[in-house]
Amino acid sequence: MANYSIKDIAQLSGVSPATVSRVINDNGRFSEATRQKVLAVIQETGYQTNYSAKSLRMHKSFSIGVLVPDISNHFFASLVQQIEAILFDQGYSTIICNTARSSTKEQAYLQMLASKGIDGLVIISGPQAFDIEQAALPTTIPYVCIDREPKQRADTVFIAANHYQGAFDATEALLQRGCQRPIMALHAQLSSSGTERLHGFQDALKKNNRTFDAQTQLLQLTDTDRLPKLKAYLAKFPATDGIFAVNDALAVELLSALTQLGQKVPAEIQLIGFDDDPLDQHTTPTLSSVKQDLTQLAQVTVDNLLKAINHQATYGKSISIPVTLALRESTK
Amino acid sequence: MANYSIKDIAQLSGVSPATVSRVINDNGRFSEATRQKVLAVIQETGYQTNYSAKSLRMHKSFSIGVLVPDISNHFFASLVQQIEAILFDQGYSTIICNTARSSTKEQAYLQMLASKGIDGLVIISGPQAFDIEQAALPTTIPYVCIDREPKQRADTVFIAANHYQGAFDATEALLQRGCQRPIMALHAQLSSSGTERLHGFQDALKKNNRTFDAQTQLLQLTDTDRLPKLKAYLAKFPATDGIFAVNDALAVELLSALTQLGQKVPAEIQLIGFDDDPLDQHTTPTLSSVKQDLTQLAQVTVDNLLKAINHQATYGKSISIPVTLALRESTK
DNA sequence: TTGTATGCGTTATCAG
DNA sequence: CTGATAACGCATACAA
Repeated sequence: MANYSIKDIAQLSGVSPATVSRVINDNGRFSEATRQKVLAVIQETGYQTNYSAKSLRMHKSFSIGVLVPDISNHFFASLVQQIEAILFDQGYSTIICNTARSSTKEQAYLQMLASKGIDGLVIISGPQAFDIEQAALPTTIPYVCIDREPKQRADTVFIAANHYQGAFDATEALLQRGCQRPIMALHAQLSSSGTERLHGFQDALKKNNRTFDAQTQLLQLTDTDRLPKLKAYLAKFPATDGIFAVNDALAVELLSALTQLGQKVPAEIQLIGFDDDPLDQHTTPTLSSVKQDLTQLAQVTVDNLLKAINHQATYGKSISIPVTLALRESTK
Repeated sequence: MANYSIKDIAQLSGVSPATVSRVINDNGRFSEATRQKVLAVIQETGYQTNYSAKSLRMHKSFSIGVLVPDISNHFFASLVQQIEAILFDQGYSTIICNTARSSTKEQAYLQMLASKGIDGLVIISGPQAFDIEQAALPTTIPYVCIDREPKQRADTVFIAANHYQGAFDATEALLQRGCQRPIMALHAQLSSSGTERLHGFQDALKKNNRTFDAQTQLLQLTDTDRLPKLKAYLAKFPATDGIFAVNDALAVELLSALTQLGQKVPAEIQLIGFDDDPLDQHTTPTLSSVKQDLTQLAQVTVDNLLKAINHQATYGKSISIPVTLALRESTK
């Protein structure tokens, strides 16, 4: 199966290359007769557009770059999958770049993406706030940031789930289920979404007339030493009867640790996480969590990116996507 | 930051475009002086190769397509991630195509990939055997198949973990741990890897002088009705004391079902799965499993694909990657 | 060692 | 409604 060009199609259908191009792109005027003729030849030959040539001529690559910190994380994978699907339907192909949370790799990817002339960029979270001014990127490439707030916001759109509300609702769920002393478990370093979640936790306590003391009601955990830290904390504050974990990865770890310490979940301590990881449905007990609406997140992202590409964007915008509570066995 | 072309660089460094091209690609002869001069200008301007033009000229796109059935599946995501990382280091960008197990989408993707002039293709598993003759693809594109055997093997390389050996080892592990009546749980429709696993199970029984009866020692499960089916089976064959599940998704479901039926794992029934899903470490009890070597799988895949692209491939080859046992609490 | 000229396949401009 | 022509940026054959 040889590769036909527009010239070949032109010859075979007895018209000029220009006309073939017009027919293909349904652009300009031509008679119905020539249209049919050309289309027939295309059908026969199996002609396919050469995108390298088209890109070169049009200064448009019909491909979008997606920067993601870790594609093997279920949340990111699902999000990317949906973004990719929508983009494909719109005629774009997606170049997924797994930055592995490394700034070096991120820069290398950006350079490659610029070189390939991508039409737009989606930046999903990352180790630190994305800084377009530091990036090896023509400032003209439209980009949209998801989940983590970029350093500059004037020339982009920032889209995130409503982390604040999710944390607020989760905390109120604990209170409504009888928790007298709920705490929040988190890492020492908080991302922008983590900060939002912390605020939601605090405000839910305040609104329900509970005290909040950062010294005693926040359980800071590092990657190691989780079990002893938890043990020490519970020894010091045995009244603790509810934990809101900043995400499910941490919640799952806490659940194991609590079980090992002989604490009954939810009877003695209720637990709720964030992200609705599929894991949650397979722990014992199953884990309550805050669920982000990935479909909407993906749709809004693509909508805004395509608008930006077509110069119809409102920049500097910040969009918040609603979340829902998925209550399971780890809460009463 | 404008976009410089080779012509611009040529002017700025006082040489011809051809010379600049030679320097960039370190190809042909030129004096050290001009080399330095040109490189300096490139550095200053931040010149970047236009890949659309390069691709058009060279009939090479420096991008690779990857067909994957479901990127939100952890096994596939990790595999793709590693393949992408290796390819990037080799100067290729990866277009990941999530086929969602749909032949229609698969065809649409193949057409797009052909249109973009990809240099090679990786096909990871899929609903049925990949059939190059059915594909809307120039027969000249080199491709490598992972995990599931393609229909034609003459013009490709087939790479898979040693499913047979993994099943064999898992079954022997059950026997060595005292199982008198191990069975295998599987779906009605088996993929090529599933068939391999079934053979491994059978042969391990034979080698250890156990009987194998397909009627009574295979537990066929559909997507629904798993709990009642399991219950009925155990009522009929109460001596069952070990289950090898065709994969972890099924194993996790079985574990829940067994727990609901009041069966103690591993005391009364031992359980082992396949794929070493991260989930396995968070179930109660934790789940034993067969682990595929993703790193090696990815490396061998890329090696073979690049060889094929450079016309140094041996086609019709089939490569098997070793597996290891990850024994946890669900086996004694 | 270097420069000139050509063409990759496409679309856009302009003329008819 | 249609055709000729130029140009996108690059690599290469050929000439010098």
